[in-house]
Amino acid sequence: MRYRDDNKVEAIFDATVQLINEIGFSDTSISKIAKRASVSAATIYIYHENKEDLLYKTYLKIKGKMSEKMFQGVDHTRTVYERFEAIIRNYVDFIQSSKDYFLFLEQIMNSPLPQKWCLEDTASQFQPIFEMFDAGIRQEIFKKEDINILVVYSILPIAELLKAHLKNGTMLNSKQLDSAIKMSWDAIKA
Amino acid sequence: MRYRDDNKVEAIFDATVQLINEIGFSDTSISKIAKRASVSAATIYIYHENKEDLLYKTYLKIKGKMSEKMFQGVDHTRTVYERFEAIIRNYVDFIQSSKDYFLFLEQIMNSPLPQKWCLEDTASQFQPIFEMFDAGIRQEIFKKEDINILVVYSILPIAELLKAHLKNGTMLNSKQLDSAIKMSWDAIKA
Amino acid sequence: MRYRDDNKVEAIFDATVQLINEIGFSDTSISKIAKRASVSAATIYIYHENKEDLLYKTYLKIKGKMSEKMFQGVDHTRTVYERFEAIIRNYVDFIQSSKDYFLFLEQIMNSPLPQKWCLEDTASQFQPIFEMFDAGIRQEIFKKEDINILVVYSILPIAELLKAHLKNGTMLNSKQLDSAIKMSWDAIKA
Amino acid sequence: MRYRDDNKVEAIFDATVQLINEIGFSDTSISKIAKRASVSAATIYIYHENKEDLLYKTYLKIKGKMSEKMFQGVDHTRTVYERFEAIIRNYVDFIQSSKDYFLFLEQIMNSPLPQKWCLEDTASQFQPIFEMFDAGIRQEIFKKEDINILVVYSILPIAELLKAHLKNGTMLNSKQLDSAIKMSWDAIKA
DNA sequence: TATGAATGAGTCTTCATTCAT
DNA sequence: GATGAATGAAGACTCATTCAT
Repeated sequence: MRYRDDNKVEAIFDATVQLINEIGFSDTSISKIAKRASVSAATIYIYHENKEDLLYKTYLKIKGKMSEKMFQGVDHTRTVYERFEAIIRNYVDFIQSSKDYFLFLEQIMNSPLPQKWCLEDTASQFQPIFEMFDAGIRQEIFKKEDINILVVYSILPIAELLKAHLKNGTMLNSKQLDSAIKMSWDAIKA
Repeated sequence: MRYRDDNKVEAIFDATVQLINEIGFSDTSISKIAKRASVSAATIYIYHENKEDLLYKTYLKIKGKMSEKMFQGVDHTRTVYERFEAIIRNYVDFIQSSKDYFLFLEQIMNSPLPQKWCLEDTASQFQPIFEMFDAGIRQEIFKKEDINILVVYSILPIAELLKAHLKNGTMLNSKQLDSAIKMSWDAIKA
Repeated sequence: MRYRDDNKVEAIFDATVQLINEIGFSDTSISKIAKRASVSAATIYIYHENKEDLLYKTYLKIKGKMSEKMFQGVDHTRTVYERFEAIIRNYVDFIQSSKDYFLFLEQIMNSPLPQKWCLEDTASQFQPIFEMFDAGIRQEIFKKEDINILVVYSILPIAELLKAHLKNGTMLNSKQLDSAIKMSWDAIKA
Repeated sequence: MRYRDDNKVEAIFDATVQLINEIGFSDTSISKIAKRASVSAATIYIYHENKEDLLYKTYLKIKGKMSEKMFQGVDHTRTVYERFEAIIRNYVDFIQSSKDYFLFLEQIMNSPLPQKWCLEDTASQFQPIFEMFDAGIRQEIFKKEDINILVVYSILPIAELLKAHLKNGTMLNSKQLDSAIKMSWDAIKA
């Protein structure tokens, strides 16, 4: 028997992400993905049950890649501020070095798909964020607000900022980034 | 010759927004829209050049409705804070009372369509926001940052917060809203 | 609006019957039917929900044509024998003049489709047969057996006989037919 | 080199017959057969040239099983009536105990496949039937008709009767069978 | 204006079959 | 012998769009 060709699997993954970002959901067809990945359309069905399954698995894979990057070097021995800064810088790195992954996620998250997939708490994958904010609240560094609120006022603005930059084709320089981190910190500090 | 039947136009508009929100971009077809709107698919082509034109016009119409609501009672005679609060409360009203419109916009804005449509200029529609922030900066009420940054740290978090609520089926109560407005203000105040 | 083109409907019907008889169930595809009928495959879906619906409607139409032919001139004023003979001769006429219809029915009836369609009592369409046999039993002309048994020993052999002839490309001559009718009668007479 | 695995061959055979009966010709694919037989689709191609060859061999195998059963204990030393009755009872046994085989054959025989396969000659397999009828005619027990006619009025009705029973899920009890045998005999006796 | 009819091109998916191991 | 991987061709069906009325 032939062996599973991981190159093909990867090529399908890449093609999916690229096309969704280039031409959008509704114009991305299995046959276009297959062509871009240089495989037969039928081959896609060896690795994915159907189109939606392909999207879902692609989504999960990217989410995994993202959380992996996001928490590099983030651990309990660090102070709250160190963790806060590291997470944001990692996140920024991820977004800028993996633009396609980031935009793919944004597109998915703003479509009706998550509800269909009953996505609530892949939150568990983002545990370190919660722990960091939790520690910050307990140490009275952050405002005594729901963690979601802290996220929405500190991390999310960064993502939105970068999204705008990505769409303009510009990058955040280090001064702008320092300034944004400061704004994020100030927005939620007690 | 008969006249433009605004009922039909409106029914098509409604059906489009609903379907895009319910089943997403790629599954929303002209014939499904027609069925939902109780018109013939051919009728849609009387009012719209093609599918993309339908989407684009729908987008513009919603954007118009939104800016109209957002700036109700917001004028230069008011203080910066009054305008700030009014805009946010109007925005929250819009999102909560026109959930479908809001989610439609989010979906569009996170797809590759805006780039295809070369959207930036509609910014003009949101002039009052810029004016308010501009006044705030000049009066040294707000931080001396790019206006986009101020938006991203004050208005956008509100939208994200509500998005999370919409997906849970919950509403923001007035206490939560007051608290969020305060956070937004603090995040950008000088 | 364009008017319904009954020629197309008929062409689809004909093509379906022909192809099923020529190349069989599993090789008859919608696109082959469309090609044979000189319409677009999509057109078939205007008149039929799906492939199975096409087969079902075709089946019903043929069954209707058959019962119509079968009972021409068969009524209660006739004697049992007259009705018996007329029905058989009509049936033979139908089979020989509408070979394709007959073979189509045979193919359907011997597939798992009827069970899927819950075909029990299109029997109502064949009421005159039951009435004739019923009268024959009451007048003690026929054996006192279940009507299905009478059918199976008198009418069905005729069909099988003709099927064999059809497959050989021969026809039943009038002498053979007379003889067969006699055999049928003898097989069930009291 | 390994040897032919009769388990697999048999499993493929069984799966083929079952599926054709359950879902019909056109829905029975090689991969479904493989799944049902718990083998790889590729394995089927070790034992069968292609799909049609699989069907043909399956057909032949069943036909063999049937004729084997049908003529158990039927030999020239028996009287015509004994042979007649034995053949019918054997046939009934076969149909009732091997429902799937019987229905498979019916489905094949009513499709265009036999013509494609140029089937007539397998008649040789059913020699004992011809001999029995031939002896019956010579001994002036049966009507002086073509043997096909005798078959069609005596054996075929039994098959049709059982087919109806199979489809209702009922069985022929021994009284009904006795009665049917008598009808068959009467239908063709001189 | 309004729409059912019509269709070529496209959709997703499965097919029968072959290949490499 | 056995099978997972691979695929081109084909399957059923839907699409966006146009046409005739």
